[in-house]
Amino acid sequence: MSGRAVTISEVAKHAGVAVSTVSYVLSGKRTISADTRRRVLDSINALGYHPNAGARALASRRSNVIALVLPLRAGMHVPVLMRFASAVVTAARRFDHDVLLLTADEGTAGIRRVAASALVDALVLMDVELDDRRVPLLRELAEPSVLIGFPAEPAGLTCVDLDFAAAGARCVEHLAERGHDEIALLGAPSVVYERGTGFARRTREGFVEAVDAHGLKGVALACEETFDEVYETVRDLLLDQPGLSGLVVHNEAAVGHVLAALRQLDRRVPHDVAVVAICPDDVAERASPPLTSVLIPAEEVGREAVRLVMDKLEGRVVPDSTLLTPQLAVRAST
Amino acid sequence: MSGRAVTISEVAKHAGVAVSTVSYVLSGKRTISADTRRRVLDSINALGYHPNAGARALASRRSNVIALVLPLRAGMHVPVLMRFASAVVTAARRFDHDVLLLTADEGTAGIRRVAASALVDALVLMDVELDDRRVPLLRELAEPSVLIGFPAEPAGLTCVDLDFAAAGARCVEHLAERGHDEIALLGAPSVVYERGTGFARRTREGFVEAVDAHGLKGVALACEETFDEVYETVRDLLLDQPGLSGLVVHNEAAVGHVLAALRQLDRRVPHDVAVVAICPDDVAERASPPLTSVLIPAEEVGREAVRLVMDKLEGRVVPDSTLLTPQLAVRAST
DNA sequence: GCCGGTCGTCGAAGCGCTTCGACACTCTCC
DNA sequence: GGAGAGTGTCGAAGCGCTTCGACGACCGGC
Repeated sequence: MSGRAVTISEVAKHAGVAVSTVSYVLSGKRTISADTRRRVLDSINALGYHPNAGARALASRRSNVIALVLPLRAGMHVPVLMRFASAVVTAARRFDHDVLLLTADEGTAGIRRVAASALVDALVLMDVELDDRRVPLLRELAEPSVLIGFPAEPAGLTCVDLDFAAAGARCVEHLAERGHDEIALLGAPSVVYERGTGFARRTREGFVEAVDAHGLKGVALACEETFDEVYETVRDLLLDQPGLSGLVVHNEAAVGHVLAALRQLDRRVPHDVAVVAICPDDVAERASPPLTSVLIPAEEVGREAVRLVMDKLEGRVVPDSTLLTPQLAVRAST
Repeated sequence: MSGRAVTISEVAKHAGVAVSTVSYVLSGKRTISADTRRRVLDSINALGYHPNAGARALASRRSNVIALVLPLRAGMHVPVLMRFASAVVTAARRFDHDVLLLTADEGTAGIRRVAASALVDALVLMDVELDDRRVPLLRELAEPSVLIGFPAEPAGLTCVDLDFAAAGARCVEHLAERGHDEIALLGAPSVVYERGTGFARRTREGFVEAVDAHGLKGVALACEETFDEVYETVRDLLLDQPGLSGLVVHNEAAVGHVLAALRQLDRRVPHDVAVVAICPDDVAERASPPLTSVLIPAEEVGREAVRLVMDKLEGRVVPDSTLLTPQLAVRAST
């Protein structure tokens, strides 16, 4: 590991073959006899050879690195982000790629830079807004990209996300099945709606449509994330609608506060008020009582995004839009 | 952006100079006349030139990328991690470096791979354990590295972290100044202590020593992260020690539950029980009441880690150990 | 027994950049 | 006015890899 690194020509010499033969053993792009392959592989192990990434990128015009562009803004719940990121890294490794981390701080300049310098072969962007400044840039880039989330105008892009409208609707159905006919949605902080983040709006739309379809009484509210604000929201909601018996919470940071507020207001879950959350499984399981929830399949979304971007790199045609079907896990809160 | 990228020789031709001159304009490693520099810079802008990262890495033996190795394990509070990560990216960009994200999934193999392939110039590792498998590897690597956190045997490594022992002590002092003489520490989940994660233990040591030094009565407990477990812990604590009037909480995920539990147990904060937290500022501010806290200076730690690793890359000598002094912010909870 | 067709391997030409030595100038100073 | 010391620029040699065309060796088919 110390000193100068082993190069392909040292491996070639050690194995008694040409440099190109070693390269072909590694890439598999030409047939190599079993015997030669063995010798080369043995030499590689013996010398501890690792191909130089820069040289490889230069010669092959492929860096085997993809960019992951993360937002880091108010109102985003960070643990979910992290799980996406982790899933993307793991999935990328499975395709023999590494992940370069970009934050939105640098704005579009960062994306342009890593693409133009051939530092990355492709991009995965998270937390896309309805009107996202980065979208026009992606359209003009030669490098393929995949968005996690949907902008307002997704034509010509490749987007993947949980089907939040279906998730909102699924929660309503579940509450309807349980006989609740007066329900409410506590959603993201109002700033998130104002910014036009797609998933928050789509959940709300799914909720509202399903409420109508089932002939329920339902209201959708924004929900801030401090205990005091949550408490007030819940208290006012119960005052306004004494008959309310079902709650859909789509706000990870607030879900604990909602339960605490209900406790303080002497409402038992699920006896007085049933609660369904849209949140990662671990949050739902850790709550007390454990929450019936539509899980946010971070791993699956991340994996799918990487799969799509790899397909595009290989020149395969991929669908513009990939919506993952929500799964409801029933627990003690309904 | 589409089609073949602009190369340095096209820039050179456009500006009417040699390729090497363009390179020297960009790197500043030789003096270039103001006039030539201008012409070259103009050509670069006119053509939209971005140096090819692979070629640059190959020729200069520097990739201008650092690896950020993140753990993704139970008991780590993820938002803090994310803030570290974000700080590292931002700081790295300031040194004209990018950040490659590695998760601990791949274990030491990933570290070895990116180092040996010259994909990265240096490494920053987060959440180091007392007995960390990655540490021996780092010692034999030619690439410089910086750890965020301290292993049991930090000799010969470069480590940076908040001075958690001082943080624990600072909380005790603050409570002592306020006249509390019977206090407790609610720390990390027990699994974290068992794993031997340094920061949790060091906080506890600082707490215990300061308690002794001030002649207080104090107990240090592990603290799980579900509401029910927290509630039981707090309830039992108050039963055992009716005179207890001060609490130090070093567990971000549990801090909200602790406050909720105290509310349910009819203890007013700070009137009956004063609470000091060790957590990021935003968590402390969002709590109700807002918490007096020692903030976890994620940004500062990340920035410092990058500064150290850049110093090492430049061949400068850096201190083995960098401990950041804790800052206490007094808020409504004490 | 000769021809065409794989199969397995080699050598060499880049990929786009950095860096080293060389060289032509222009100053400065005695 | 010439030696010595900078300046500013150039050309060329790599950096370590991939990939293309070439070319023996070997195969089966007529």
